[in-house]
Amino acid sequence: MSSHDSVQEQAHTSRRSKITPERAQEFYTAVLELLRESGYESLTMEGVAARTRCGKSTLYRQWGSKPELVVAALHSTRRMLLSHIDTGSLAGDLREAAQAIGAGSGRDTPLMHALSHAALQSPELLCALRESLILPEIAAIDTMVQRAMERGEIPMDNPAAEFVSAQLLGVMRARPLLEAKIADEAYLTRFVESAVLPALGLDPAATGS
Amino acid sequence: MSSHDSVQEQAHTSRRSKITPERAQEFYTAVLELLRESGYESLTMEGVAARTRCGKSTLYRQWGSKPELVVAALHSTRRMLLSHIDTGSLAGDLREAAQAIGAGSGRDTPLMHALSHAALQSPELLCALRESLILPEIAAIDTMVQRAMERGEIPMDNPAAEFVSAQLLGVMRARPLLEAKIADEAYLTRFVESAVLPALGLDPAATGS
DNA sequence: ACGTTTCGGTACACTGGCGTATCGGAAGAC
DNA sequence: GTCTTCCGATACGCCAGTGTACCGAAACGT
Repeated sequence: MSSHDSVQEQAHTSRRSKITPERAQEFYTAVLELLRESGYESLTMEGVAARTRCGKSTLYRQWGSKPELVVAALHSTRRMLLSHIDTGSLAGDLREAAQAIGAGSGRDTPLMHALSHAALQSPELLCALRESLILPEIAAIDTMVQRAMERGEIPMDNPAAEFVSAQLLGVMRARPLLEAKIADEAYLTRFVESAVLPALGLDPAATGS
Repeated sequence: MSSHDSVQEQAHTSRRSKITPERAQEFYTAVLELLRESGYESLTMEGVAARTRCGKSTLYRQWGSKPELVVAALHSTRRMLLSHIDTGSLAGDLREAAQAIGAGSGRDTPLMHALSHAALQSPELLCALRESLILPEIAAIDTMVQRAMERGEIPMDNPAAEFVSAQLLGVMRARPLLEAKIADEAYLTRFVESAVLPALGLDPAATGS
């Protein structure tokens, strides 16, 4: 809390911190990289300090502890991969969503894997993970579905509508365990065509482009 | 390997180990309990020793190290929750599968959460996790689908068939992050009815009992 | 130009887990 | 009944990471 202030209000008259926002972002990206590489438990303050060429004292001055640093790093990376998508049809939207998720999956899937267990044991971390990586994308997908309902593409009470976002998030997390491979663009697209759209009652061949 | 022998062949003439199979199972269940509670990284040999009322030396004598102990514990719990299911229709099979998974989810979901990241960094662990918890259930589901194809319930080239197991495993892993709740029986049943069966082209209301 | 502030780097105490060594005592072998 | 073997327990050295303290140097404010 007080540790954040010094990072953010640094253009003030008092000039309390020399860590520019760009420098702070370097720290955050280093933290996220290390998380992806080794996971939350293996992330060390010394590792962050080494990668960013700074002293541990700087990290502890600014963020206080490792959990706070990770939370701050997460808050710095709100994903908005899907919010701009609006092709006019739900099938088109979901196809583009599959592409966008697949394109960014090299970044986000390892992060979620690294943090999912730690997040279930720390409420702050869970909150940060959901707010930064999960909810924005989920909300975007739900918006697509909502639009489709308003257009009459699918009925308002379509029971499968509720599960669209859960399915996409789910296969992202399931595939590495099933086939030891990241869920990439091709796999997600095939999944959307083969399972998600049929479940909604949309014929993949007949809708969209 | 040699450490396993002493546990297993203890009714021989030489009587090399006093650790009976029942006692070994106590160790394994303790390991799995601790994994569910705190995760792989937080699992300590000292914690296992304390919970099983034994000395660390016993653990190191029998299993050598923490990864080997965990792998052995996993191999001791092959799940066969779904292999016996055969109701005659795919819809009925999947409904029973949802119930069975939901009933056991308090046990298996935390375990998968605890191990999924560690497994992606250790091939032995990944192998053990897949062989003990994942592949048996996946294979059972695929068998159900295969039977349905042979019965003519669904076409042989139904594109959604490939994804049934991924869908079920996926929502199990997605729901805790979405709603901070374990995927229980009710949720899984609703998911099967609302998404899995429709994706396969089966009308939930018309099939099964 | 000078004083202040904060950074980067190192050194340090402290904690906790790993893996080893050792030992008394109990249980089975003969 | 003795002897062997293995268990349970404890103590120990080792290493890694945390968080603190301290210092010189560089950057900024005035």
